Amino acid sequence: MPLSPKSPGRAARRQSVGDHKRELILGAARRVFESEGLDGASLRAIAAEAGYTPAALYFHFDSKEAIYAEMLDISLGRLADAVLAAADAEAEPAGRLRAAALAFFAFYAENPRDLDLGFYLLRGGLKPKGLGRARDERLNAALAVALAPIGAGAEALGATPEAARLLVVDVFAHAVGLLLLTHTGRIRMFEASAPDLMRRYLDERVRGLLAGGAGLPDGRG
Amino acid sequence: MPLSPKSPGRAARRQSVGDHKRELILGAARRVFESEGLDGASLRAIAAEAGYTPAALYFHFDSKEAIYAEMLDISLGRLADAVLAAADAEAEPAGRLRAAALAFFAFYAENPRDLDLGFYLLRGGLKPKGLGRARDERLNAALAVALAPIGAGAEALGATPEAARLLVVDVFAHAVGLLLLTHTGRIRMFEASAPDLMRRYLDERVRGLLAGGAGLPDGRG
Amino acid sequence: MPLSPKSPGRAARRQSVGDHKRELILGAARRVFESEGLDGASLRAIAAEAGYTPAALYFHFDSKEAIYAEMLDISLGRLADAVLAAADAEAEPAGRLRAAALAFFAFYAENPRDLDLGFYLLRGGLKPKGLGRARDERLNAALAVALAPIGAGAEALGATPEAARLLVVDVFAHAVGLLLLTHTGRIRMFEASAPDLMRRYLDERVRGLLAGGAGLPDGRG
Amino acid sequence: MPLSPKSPGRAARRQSVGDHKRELILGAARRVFESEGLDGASLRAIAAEAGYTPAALYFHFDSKEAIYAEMLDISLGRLADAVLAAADAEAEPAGRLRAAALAFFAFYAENPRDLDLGFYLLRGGLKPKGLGRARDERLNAALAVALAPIGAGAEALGATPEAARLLVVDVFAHAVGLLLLTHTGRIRMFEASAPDLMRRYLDERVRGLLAGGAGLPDGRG
DNA sequence: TATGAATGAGTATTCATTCAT
DNA sequence: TATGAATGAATACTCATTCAT
Repeated sequence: MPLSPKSPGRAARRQSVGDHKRELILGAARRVFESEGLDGASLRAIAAEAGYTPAALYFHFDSKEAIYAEMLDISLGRLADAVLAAADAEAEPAGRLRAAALAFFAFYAENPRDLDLGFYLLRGGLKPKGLGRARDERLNAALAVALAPIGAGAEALGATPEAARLLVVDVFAHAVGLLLLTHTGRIRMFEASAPDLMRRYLDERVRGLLAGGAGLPDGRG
Repeated sequence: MPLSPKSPGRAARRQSVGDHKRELILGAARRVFESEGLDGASLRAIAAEAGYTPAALYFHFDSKEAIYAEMLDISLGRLADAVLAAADAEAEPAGRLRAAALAFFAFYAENPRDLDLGFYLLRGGLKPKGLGRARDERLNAALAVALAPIGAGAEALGATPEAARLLVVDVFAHAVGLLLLTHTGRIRMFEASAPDLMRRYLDERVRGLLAGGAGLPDGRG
Repeated sequence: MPLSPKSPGRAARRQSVGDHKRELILGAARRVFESEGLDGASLRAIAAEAGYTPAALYFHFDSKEAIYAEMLDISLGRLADAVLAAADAEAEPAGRLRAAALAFFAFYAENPRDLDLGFYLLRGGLKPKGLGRARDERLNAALAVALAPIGAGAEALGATPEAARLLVVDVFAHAVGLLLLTHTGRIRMFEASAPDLMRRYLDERVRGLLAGGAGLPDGRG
Repeated sequence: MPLSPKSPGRAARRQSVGDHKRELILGAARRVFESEGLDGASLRAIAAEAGYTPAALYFHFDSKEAIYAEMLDISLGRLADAVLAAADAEAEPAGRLRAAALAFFAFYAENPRDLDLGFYLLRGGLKPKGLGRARDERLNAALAVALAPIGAGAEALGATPEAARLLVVDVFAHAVGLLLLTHTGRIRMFEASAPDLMRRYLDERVRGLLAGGAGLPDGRG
């Protein structure tokens, strides 16, 4: 029950309405981006899809790039959710590691536009030198969260922190490489299956870990 | 009677003059692209750098995308040259394999714009559908040439053709992944060195081949 | 019964509160205008500086132009204050005349934005027709006050009312012309000092008055 | 008779066609500017008036400001023509001086938009700090040409070069001031006639010159 | 083969203002 | 009295492409 005509819920309601509109716009942006790609995702197009005037978007976002950046935030959040959920469904460290890495791979395999978005924004896309220190680090942090289960799994299997860190980069890179080969259609020229390759790569690395570090690039030899 | 005004040599000369101009334009395109990136490499800018009017370029190329596509042709040719030269400098199969793969990696590490170009064209960049069947296959063939020494090395070390083929994809993917991590600056967040990682990955794969297939994802187990 | 909830003081208080807010807004407008110029003094910017939402300003002013117009009112008030104070510091008519005119000149030399404001509003700036009869006359009156000491000085020195009136226009015009030459940087091309020129002009006119009207354009000659 | 199918007249004809189009555009710009003022003289409006697409103007001019700047060039050229013609119609130095100054005054009295243009461009109007050194000096030079007959007349009447220079500034400033009072409608509040005042001011200055420097602000008398 | 001229569609962003709440 | 949200019109400028000459 409201305490006064101007109840404390008013500001909150307004806030949530505002958030909702932001989400509507981001949803529209995502749809446009999904179907037209980054080049087609102009501010006009996004506004039109959202049922707004271009000018209206500026009430909710500072610029087109700000919309992109927020889309990337969300994308990385989803990625992290998917990875963590997959890892948590497994009990054993090896299983967790594999599940996390495969979830990472699957996320981008199923959402190729998110891959585009990431590459666009993480590179020259944004005007003022990348995205500004702050945002860059936010994104790094989000990425680190999504990759954490892989490193944790490796350590649980006996890898040193440094070895685990390098394994994460390796897995990250291998996944990204395979995703891009898929994304650009080049994988076809090798008649290979990217998911299969990803699985095999992981199996090998996990086997290496279980064998006491053998299989790690800088293993005992 | 000897060479008439419209001698058979005339067409040839004309042809070669035309080729020369194409090369001038492509050189200009490369320079612009190198210094301004894909966004800055507008037709106007390329024409200006080449000392032409924008309209003039249309006598030599069908469209801006056609210029890009031809740049990619050339880029892949250079890549192949670099890879083959590196492989030929080694005598042993294992050395040839490593040298070829590292040359591939180095080529793109040193020419990041070529990486951009490849990704742009191999994906959404081109309007109708990719680049057209013919061109797509030309590019695949050029890529195949550049990667061939890697597969050949693997087979020389005893891998079956299929195993060799998969190794090529793996190495390709790993290299591409590491290159992108570098290109987007993400490698920094792991405090890792992409060239080192590439070398380690290759060492491991070569060791696997030498050990009789162990180390290959689908190895003896 | 004493002051009821809706006491007579309430309206007054409200009025004065409203006036205070107007002043806050006008102060903000002045600051923005001072540092950003007319182009930068958008309603949004003024509102932001004042700690308001743009929409809120419409409770206090009819339009952006109304804010400008009121700024001009204030500006002319300050001008009059400066001129009168300078004149009052002198005892002799000639001194008063000179002091007033120089104060006028100095005011705009030191506050060039006020000059901009005046010209903007007094000309095409305002949409309907100038500023509306009423406002136009208010501004004329304010200007007349600021210029009065000059005319009064002239009459005290023996000029007829008509001669005094013409002298005022002349001095006004000369000052304005010199101010604009300064303001646009053109004075530099003559390697001249506007304040010096203003002083000389005044000296000459005063001398003319003292000599019995000689020096006035339509003097006895 | 043309020397060849590609006659030497071709380039010249093209050039003159190009110049003609520029003039058409400048004419359109002038008309728009005349009827809508500087604010209304948008690139779109100019293009529309000229029967062009906005983009087409960029073939002929680098920017909107470049169009403005060229309008000002032309305006100053006309001013100089008018002033020189008026001066040349007189034989005696005093007559030349007066005629030149009155022609200057009349030019702007009759073409108030040219006054706007000058003030706009000579001040903050142009983006890169004024107009760039070069253009600024071109305009100064044009202005100097238009004002030269006044200084020349003064020297012919015996003024030292410095005295002549100062007289030019004075006359310039007085004219500008009176023009602005007229332009902003303020002259009305004094029930005065700007042309009359200009004439009287000149008479007085000329009289001063003839009297051997008396009348000059710093004259010895 | 090359140019000058032109187009039409597109870009992100800013503005003063209005209105329901 | 004030806000958040929204509008519609406007801004200068860029682009790849076409076409008559």
